[in-house]
Amino acid sequence: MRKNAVEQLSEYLAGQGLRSTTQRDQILQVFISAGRHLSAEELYLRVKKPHPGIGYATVYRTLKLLAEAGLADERRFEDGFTRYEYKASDDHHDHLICTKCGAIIEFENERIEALQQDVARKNHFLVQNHKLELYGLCGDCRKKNR
Amino acid sequence: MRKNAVEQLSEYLAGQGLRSTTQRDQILQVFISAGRHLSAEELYLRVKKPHPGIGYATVYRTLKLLAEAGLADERRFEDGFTRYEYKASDDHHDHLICTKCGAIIEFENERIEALQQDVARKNHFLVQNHKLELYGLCGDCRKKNR
DNA sequence: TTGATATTGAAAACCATTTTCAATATGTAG
DNA sequence: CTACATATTGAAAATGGTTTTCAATATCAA
Ligand SMILES: [Mn+2]
Ligand SMILES: [Mn+2]
Ligand SMILES: [Zn+2]
Ligand SMILES: [Zn+2]
Repeated sequence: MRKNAVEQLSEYLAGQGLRSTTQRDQILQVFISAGRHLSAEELYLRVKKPHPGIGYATVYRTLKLLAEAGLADERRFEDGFTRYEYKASDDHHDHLICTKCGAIIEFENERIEALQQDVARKNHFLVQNHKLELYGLCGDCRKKNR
Repeated sequence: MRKNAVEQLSEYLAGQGLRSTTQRDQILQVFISAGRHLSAEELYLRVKKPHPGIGYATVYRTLKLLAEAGLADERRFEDGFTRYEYKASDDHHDHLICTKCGAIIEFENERIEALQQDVARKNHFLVQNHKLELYGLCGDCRKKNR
């Protein structure tokens, strides 16, 4: 948990006429120190331990808030859960997702990104965001499957 | 509606020990003659007109069946509905999706596809399928927005 | 300190999709 | 052709992740 993130949230809240609360700070801290690509329920369970009073709805609400504030990225993979990951910078990345064990590998490929822009340009399209997900078997699961 | 599609479905059903029904044939025919990227409800409404007796659940079930039979592709864009499109061949394509008007533009880009394989290889990953969606403004909506 | 109002937790509601169930249709064996 | 085992159907209820409601509580500017 960078002290910076809590400050960043406070600034966003103040700027929007919203209020800083202990729950929001607590959830943010657990969120940052927990693993990546967490679902609301996974985060809720993690938050519950140190802060038993926190409600389910508040975790959902805070996660959406963090996304609006630019502190989290919202991801919808094919497992039916919305997942969130802490976003420290403006860097972008895409994902490889193992259909066997659920492992998620992140990657960046500037050539693919550039070609996406080519496709968009050819179609008079202005890209706001995109989603690239490769589903299949990770290295471990390929070995085990033999 | 190619006569072929109905036959293809019959063959799949027979091979699986399933039964051909008038509902399945009717839904398939409307599905093929309707536009692309239809949701279950959209298809249900279209099927209802010529075949008022057909139930909601049957449309859902048949759409999943068509996907299993290889006659339809299932797509989950970011609007909360599962959409289906008739699949005549094994060709693959990806999508540009307008966040303003909902327009969906299809594209193929073999260079991007190849680069995806490169990424996978570098990560010891075996790709089974992938999803590439570019969200933004289509040409029309860009003009109107000015 | 006060007061307007944003936020919270618990429970209910939402909503696309799936499942249940009794009635009906299909296909095969005889 | 008939009978029968069972796959399928339509309607309604259930499911499950997420959102909303609401009364109680917390925040913060005045
Ligand atoms: Mn990620
Ligand atoms: Mn398509
Ligand atoms: Zn794996
Ligand atoms: Zn548009």
